[in-house]
Amino acid sequence: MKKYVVSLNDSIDLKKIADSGQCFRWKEITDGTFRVTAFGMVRYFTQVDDHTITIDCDESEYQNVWKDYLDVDTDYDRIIASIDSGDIFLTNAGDYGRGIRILRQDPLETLITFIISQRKNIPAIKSCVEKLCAACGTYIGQFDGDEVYAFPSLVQLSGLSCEKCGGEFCSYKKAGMDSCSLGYRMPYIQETVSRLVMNPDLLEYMMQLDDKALYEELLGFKGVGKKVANCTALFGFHRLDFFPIDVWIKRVIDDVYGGSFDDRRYSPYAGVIQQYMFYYGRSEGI
DNA sequence: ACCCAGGGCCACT
DNA sequence: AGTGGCCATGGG
Repeated sequence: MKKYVVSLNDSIDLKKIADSGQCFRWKEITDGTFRVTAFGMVRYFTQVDDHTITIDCDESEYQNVWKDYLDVDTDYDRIIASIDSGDIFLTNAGDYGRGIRILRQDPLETLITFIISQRKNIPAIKSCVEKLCAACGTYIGQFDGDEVYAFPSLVQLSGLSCEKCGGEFCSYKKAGMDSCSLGYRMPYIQETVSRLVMNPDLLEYMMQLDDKALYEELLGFKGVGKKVANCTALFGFHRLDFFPIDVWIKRVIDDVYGGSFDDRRYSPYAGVIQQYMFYYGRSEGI
């Protein structure tokens, strides 16, 4: 099996990224090796040391796909170094989360999965997304005993080629399964998909909007409120200045910062700081 | 059985 | 503009 060695100047920690709540299709196979499903592919990322991983792909695929995915050109250690040294909590959070990077994930996948994410914990999100992929995504192959499917395309999501659903959007009931755990989010997904199908260039158009305009556009989707819009902008459009506030971040702000935290202090990297806060706060059960 | 989860919508003020 | 009830599901 070919392996491409990725050597960074700053830190990368696959386990922390996998557990950081930004991606839901990473699976740890053996200690330090993660099966990553993205862009219709399945690859194995392996931790070598604090700055080095390997990917089972050739150099051209790395240059074309995974280099951007891992955002190797942003210096995350430098962002951690910019943390106010008088802020004990954030200093600890940066240290604790060192190695987390903000992946450049597919906008559609990010939008849909974060609509799904509302009022679910991370294991439930993962399980729900896998069901959706199995419902109408393209079968990639068997890996580690799992049948792995790509995240569905827009057309597949709209039910046009959803074989298991008999053409009806994700209607798992027809397949004898009890929906795909989307629950009340089902119409949100349907309306969002419908809007995108009717505006095929919308996501591409959104990529060139400035942060504020992108945010307003995201809020126009059914089932997308402040939090999901922030997560989608941060993780799906790689806008590192968005600062999503979920129950964990709210808990940190209330318990550690007395109810208010000025995220603008860390502009234009507020979102990166947010990730360290989230990961530390959630892991340490603040 | 219970509580909660990377919330948002809608109907009220 | 701000608040509260409600929403469907599964993990711990």
